[in-house]
Amino acid sequence: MCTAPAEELVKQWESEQARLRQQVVEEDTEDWQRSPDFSGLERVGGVDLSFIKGDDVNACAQLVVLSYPDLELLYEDSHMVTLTAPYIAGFLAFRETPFLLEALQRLERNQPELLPQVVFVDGNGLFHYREFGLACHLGVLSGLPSVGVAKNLLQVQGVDKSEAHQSQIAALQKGGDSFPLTAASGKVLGKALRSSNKSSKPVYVSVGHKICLDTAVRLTHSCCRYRVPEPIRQADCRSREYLRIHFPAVDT
DNA sequence: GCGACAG
DNA sequence: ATCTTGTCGC
Repeated sequence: MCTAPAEELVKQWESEQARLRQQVVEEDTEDWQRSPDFSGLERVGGVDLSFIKGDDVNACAQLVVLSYPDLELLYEDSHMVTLTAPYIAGFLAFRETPFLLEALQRLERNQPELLPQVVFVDGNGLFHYREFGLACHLGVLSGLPSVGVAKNLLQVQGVDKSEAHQSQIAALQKGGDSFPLTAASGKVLGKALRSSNKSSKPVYVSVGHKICLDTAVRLTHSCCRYRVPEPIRQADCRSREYLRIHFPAVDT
């Protein structure tokens, strides 16, 4: 008769995900997405949150906007935030989205001409327990096209780190090679992508919003100087640097 | 008890 | 997410 506190919250979050899931657009909606070289694409965004060691409440929310195709910094925003929601696997968006959305809204208010035409998100999109990960959540709430890029495989909907999966990874010969992540239902939820020639460990790309999977994979590859696509990598580096400068480690 | 668990 | 520098290898 006693329901665990978190249990009620999870039920509420699940229904919120189901509601917003219906608003995801899994197809290309922009002209530049149809172009072979993405002509018309000039600005790509990246978001991330970095935490102070031993503190899971205070974080630096980061937004960067890079030029495309040169991937040079056009805009950067580092902002300290206080998180309220706990991290529960499958519900990352409820912890992080509000602050990432706020960063996009600050940009829209102050320099709308610099708004990115697509946002890369550190985490999954449709490749998710209920096909509504962080990248979908931020995409739907912002209305911007978004792509989810996870550094680790989420074992979900029948996708797992099997021998077959490992051999598919081994078969990725060069940057740009990929293979589908297929759910038990038969639906392709994402793709494992070898993002550069140098890194044999793939990244996991999935649709966030207003882009199709093949376009998302092709775009991700075209934004990779290293394993992690540059917009996310820059957001990660710069938010960590911000914490280093403003919250230096103390010698005890 | 053991493994999984985006960030 | 974070704990952690240098080091072995291509």
